Amino acid sequence: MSKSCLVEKIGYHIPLSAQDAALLAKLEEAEEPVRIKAMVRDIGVPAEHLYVVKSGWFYTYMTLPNGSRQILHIHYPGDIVGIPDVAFSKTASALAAATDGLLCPFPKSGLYEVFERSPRLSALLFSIGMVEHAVLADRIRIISRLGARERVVHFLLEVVSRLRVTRRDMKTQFDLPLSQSMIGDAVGLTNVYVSRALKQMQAEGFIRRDGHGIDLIDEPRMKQSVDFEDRHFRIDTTWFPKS
Amino acid sequence: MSKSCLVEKIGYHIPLSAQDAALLAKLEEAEEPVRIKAMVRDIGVPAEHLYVVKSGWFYTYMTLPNGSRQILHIHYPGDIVGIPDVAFSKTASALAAATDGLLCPFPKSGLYEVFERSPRLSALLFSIGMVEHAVLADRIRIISRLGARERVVHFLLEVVSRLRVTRRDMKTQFDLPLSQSMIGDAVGLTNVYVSRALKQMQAEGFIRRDGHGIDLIDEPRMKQSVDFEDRHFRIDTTWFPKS
DNA sequence: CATGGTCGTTAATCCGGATTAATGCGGTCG
DNA sequence: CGACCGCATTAATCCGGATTAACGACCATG
Repeated sequence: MSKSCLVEKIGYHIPLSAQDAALLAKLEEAEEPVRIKAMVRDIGVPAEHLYVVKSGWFYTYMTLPNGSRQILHIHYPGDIVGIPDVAFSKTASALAAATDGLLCPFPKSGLYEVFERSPRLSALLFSIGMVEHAVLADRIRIISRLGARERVVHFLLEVVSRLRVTRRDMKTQFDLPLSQSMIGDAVGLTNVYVSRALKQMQAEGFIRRDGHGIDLIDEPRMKQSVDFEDRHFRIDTTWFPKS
Repeated sequence: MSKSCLVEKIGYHIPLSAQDAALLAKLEEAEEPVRIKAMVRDIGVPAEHLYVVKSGWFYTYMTLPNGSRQILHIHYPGDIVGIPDVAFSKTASALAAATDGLLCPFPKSGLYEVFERSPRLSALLFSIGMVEHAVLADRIRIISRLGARERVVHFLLEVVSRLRVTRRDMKTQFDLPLSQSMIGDAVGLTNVYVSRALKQMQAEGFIRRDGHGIDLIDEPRMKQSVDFEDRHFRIDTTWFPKS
């Protein structure tokens, strides 16, 4: 039986007291299997739950009247999904599964206890929310001002840097279980242009591909071409209250 | 002497205890006049301060290697600027003044006390940060999927809904002290197309203009055309800890 | 009063990504 | 095994916004 992936991810940022670990463990009590492509939670419904991703990839998205979809965040094992919803009584985005996986839903009111009992943990949750803010800010920047290839480059770099938070030893190869339409919906392109961009990047020697496997063979050059900044590597915890 | 605009804005969302009000007042101790177009804080420098806007309009932005600028947020009197920076040791955006104004800088470490002493206030700060997240999410959605006119429409609606938080009685007329280039840098357009879009909206009877004054004469239709959602009107405080 | 700077407007041209459509591949289900 | 379906690829056409440039209004400056 594996250790809680939430405790693992949180513990990566700050040392956890036994009490804090207990608070977190409580959030992972329930467990719900979800199948690929299933919508877990719709947009505009009462925001009552948050979710901890125990396994699999998930994503949050919004839709437009014209039917197109905007993917906001990809969520990986250890992630807390729905943090931005705590500010609203109705959800601002829908949640769906990119692969089969396991979710641990917990009521939003569970945060009450965290804020009440652990200022330190609250500060960290707060900061994790702000990392998501920074991720969206970066995305806006590249969507509004960069071309198709750069957008895809940035997206791949983002995924890798995020994966490395929990898999510290990860090199440059990884599996990307997302369709090209999904990538397009994340960076504001059509599937057609994502295909082109990937093909082109491959031809230019930036990446290698094998099915859904990707290998970034020239990560430094990729980073430089989009002015990439890693938002996940280290959170500033120096101002946090003591536990 | 006017009441603190920070206390006013926060007090709009939750009733403040005397202790909470004292905590907030401390944040507005220092005061610094800033002149139009002055850069207050650059990107990539140590993130040591947050700011309370006492008067004037400010904006945060990022720049790209090619020189173009992405405006992330407009900040109005009563706003706390730099909340997303608390997660990082270096600032992720620059801060500049859109008009003359007054800023109250306070050290990031000042948040320590808030988290330590007032779970309720921490929860609200957290939520305000999440509202900013939702604003960026909306922006991504419209930048990546909507045309020029709709982007400008959405931007105007966003500004108005934000202004109404502190000016509850505001109707449809307001002053927009931003150049068209700035609007363009916010929604991913050039000044040329912003000009076109505004002209066109005017011709179609959506808005009226007089210099920098704007009057939304058909706000319902504007809202409907971009599927607008007001993120500022009401924060969900039901789950907050008691003070 | 003359000057230069910023900003908004308008027009001409260009190009990158959308759109549409056709093809092929692999997996799944009957 | 064959039919179907989702997904990646490729090509042809189209269009919206970028780019560049020119002009005028307004404003601050000497």
